[in-house]
Amino acid sequence: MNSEGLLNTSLAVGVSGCRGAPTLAGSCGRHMEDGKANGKIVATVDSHKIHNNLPTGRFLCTVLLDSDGAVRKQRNEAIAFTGTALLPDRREKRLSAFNKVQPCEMEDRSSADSRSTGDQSPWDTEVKGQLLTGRGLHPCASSHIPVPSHRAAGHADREVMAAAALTSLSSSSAPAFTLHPQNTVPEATSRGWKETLSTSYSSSTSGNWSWDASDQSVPCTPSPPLPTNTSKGFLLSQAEDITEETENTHFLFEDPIPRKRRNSTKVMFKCLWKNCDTVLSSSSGIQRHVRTLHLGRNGDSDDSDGEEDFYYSEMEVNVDTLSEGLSCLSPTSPTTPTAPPISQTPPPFRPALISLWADLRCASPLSQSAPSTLCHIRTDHAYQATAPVSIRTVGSVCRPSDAEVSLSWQPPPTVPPAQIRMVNASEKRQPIQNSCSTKPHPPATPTLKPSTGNRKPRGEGKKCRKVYGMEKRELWCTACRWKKACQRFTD
DNA sequence: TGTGCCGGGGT
DNA sequence: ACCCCGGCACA
Repeated sequence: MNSEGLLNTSLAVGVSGCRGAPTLAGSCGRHMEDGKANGKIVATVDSHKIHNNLPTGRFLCTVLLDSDGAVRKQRNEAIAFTGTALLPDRREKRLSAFNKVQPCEMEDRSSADSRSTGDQSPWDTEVKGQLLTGRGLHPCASSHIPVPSHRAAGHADREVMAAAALTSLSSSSAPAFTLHPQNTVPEATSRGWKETLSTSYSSSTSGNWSWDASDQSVPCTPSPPLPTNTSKGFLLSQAEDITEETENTHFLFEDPIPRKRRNSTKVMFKCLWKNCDTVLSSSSGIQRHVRTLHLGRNGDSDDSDGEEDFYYSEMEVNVDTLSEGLSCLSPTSPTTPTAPPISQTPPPFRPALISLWADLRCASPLSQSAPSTLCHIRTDHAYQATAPVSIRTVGSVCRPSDAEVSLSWQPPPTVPPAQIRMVNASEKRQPIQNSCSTKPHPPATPTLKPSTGNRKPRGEGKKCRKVYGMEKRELWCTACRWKKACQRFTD
């Protein structure tokens, strides 16, 4: 089944809407018809309820088809909120066409308007004729939607996302997309969104794509959940992609905390070809890279059909943020109990292309587990009772509050568990002292006073002597009887 | 001052 | 290794 057929037969498309708005399902047909009238088909896909009615994050995707039904291979980012933006050409044309979007012909216009209470409906105001980028801009978040110029050219990822959603819909009963409030992005939303995306994409085995679907290098980049504040965090979210990719972190974009916006950003282009991490600073360079190295074409040929656009991703690198993130990953960081700020403050939304890409390749089971768990490890050997060690397991979701609260001490990743068991008394106390994140100094040095400097603080809990008393000394633990550190009532 | 426990010695 | 204790630090 080709793409057009896919669209015609199974697509249920809605437009991401606002709070309380009724479903816009079924508008796809209108879009498609309208699109066909213009020689193209536009399908706006709302991820919501693609699978299992999960309260997934919201993203908008567009699938642009030529009049002959072929999926356009140019990157596409902008979609008209009204569903009539047909901008199949490259950036300049699309940008110029942004202002030419026709007013909405949404059949649900009236119902969308009716859900507006008090506030002026974005449908009535600027949304009409306004474009939303697939990045996830939402009419509820702001009626004024800035379209970053460098992103206006967009990516193939949204097309792929839309296609993935369409494929998913083709193989399952397409649910009616309903509109949900999106002023907040709950944790479950993002996780569900991620899972939905992973599922929808991985489940697509029909190979309906105009490109080689068997190639895993096909980028699949849904837009992450829609943030409340889209202007904030946009740059950071992209800048953090690199860092997060470096440390192989998982999806971390459900934090709706507004981020401070920085200006020192640089647009980079990352090759998405499998096992290729090439990052270049120019789009032409990355296109040439993809053409020559991965597509086996002449790098200088001008007759490119734009296929290489599928294989690289544009990312905005914030130099400051990146340097901060890398500093947290420096070799000296293992003694720092707090997780790197990159992990603690997941971006409100992010391109997700790289993360999803990594997720598809790795399919980490942890990504499907609970947000985070703690393992309290206690040493069980006599005399060597230590403070419990909290080890955070890396989950798919990491909220900053979790890291700050629960992470008392995290051993360096290179330290095997056996080494966690301290050998002698003086050493076993050091982790406790170093557990304070405010102590940046290196590990204990020989300059400590030999007798008193490293003495373990007295435990607060009851010991065998207090519990059983001197008269029941036989009930004491061996260590207490020997006047050693109590091993029964450790602190 | 009582308690926890380190360091050391004895067996 | 097991047992014991002097002595120090801490509450």
